[in-house]
Amino acid sequence: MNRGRRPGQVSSRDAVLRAAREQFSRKGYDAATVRAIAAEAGVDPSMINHHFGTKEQLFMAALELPVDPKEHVTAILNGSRADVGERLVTRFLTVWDSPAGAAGVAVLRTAMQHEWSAALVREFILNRAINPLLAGLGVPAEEASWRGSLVASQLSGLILTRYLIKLEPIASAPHAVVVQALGPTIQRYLTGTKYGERDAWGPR
Amino acid sequence: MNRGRRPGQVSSRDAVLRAAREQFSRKGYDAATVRAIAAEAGVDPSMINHHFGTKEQLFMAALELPVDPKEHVTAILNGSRADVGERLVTRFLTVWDSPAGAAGVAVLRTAMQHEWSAALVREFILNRAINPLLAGLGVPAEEASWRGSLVASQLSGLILTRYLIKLEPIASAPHAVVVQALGPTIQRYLTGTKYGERDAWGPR
DNA sequence: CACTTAATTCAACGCTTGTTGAATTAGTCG
DNA sequence: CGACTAATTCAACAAGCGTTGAATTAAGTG
Repeated sequence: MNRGRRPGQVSSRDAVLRAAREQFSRKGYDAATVRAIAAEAGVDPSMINHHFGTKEQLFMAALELPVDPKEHVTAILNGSRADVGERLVTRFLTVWDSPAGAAGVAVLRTAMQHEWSAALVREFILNRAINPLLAGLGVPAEEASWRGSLVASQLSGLILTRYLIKLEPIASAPHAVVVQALGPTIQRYLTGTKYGERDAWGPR
Repeated sequence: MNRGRRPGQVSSRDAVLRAAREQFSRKGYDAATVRAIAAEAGVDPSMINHHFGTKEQLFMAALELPVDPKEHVTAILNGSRADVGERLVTRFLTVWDSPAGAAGVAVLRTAMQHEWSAALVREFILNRAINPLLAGLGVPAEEASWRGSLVASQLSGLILTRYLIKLEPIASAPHAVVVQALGPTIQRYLTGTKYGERDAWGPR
């Protein structure tokens, strides 16, 4: 029941995936050429088509990483409500500094150029990450989408300045420092009610 | 002292620039092809080289817009110190919704793919916009860069979600609503001192 | 009216891209 | 040992890219 050649398992497939993640996250979908990925993997370009079909399928395969927001959401919810913001930022930084974060950077870079990737980002941010979190916090549905947008705006800006543009000193700041600065912001976006004399929340 | 052909002045040059701004800001530097720009301008591709030299020079020429942060900075500084955040966000939105904003979107999209554009963004954000503002506010030099990073992270995230990813509802929210939500955040990043028990500012 | 000079057109170059298909190599199984 | 099958290599394709240079057109100048 096991036919075909198998030297040390499929050796080059993984090398290609590794190189693809590296190139895609560093250059984005278009700038990362099939030939460059193959070269970095020490492999003929046609192997990529043989193993993955097309470049776009390789892209999808390279992003197939076990990033399950669910467990993170429950972990963030577990604790005092006043510190949700800080816990969110802390976990956020940990994930984006991991290999899974590289995949995220790749998608984000590509989202700048292709609608289909931007849609991927929107779907993930809202339906998979932020909305479940807001639901777990018991935020009313009519506030959730607006609060979610605000959280997304601050966190995506963090990604942009820290990992894409590499704007110092936020690009190299230790996690704790970033958490102290952004934690209260996220906290306010998530659970803050009114401030000053004006009603900032609710649909308009 | 005025030689050469002049039908209605240089007619196509402006058309090319207009098309270039449109294409660059919508697709970014690489995806916007010289041929597509020429087509949209109703012009032969070689005209672009004739008028501007290379594609990169066209890019630079297309971004040559009178965006002088100086006047904005002084306008923002003019008023009560407690409302600097709101005034900054208000002006920020106005600029990015103008033609000048389209140029900014183009540079930002390109910054995702090319280091030279990322450097352009860094230089502009810090040295031309945020640092002068912080200096005008009398923020100590050792705090300025960190505060500037934070402001940049929130505002660039606004750009990303509103204009690039088009994440609703922040993508379509009226200026006033965004100002109410982000104003206090920017205010805290700019002038906030300590919060809770911890010192969030200062070099670390 | 020549003459000059810039704007414009057209065809083509050299290069890189993703993808393909035939030929070759090399393990596994009956 | 053959037979089989998958992995790999190699050369080439069509398409798109930015750019070039010669030819053509047209407007202002003396």
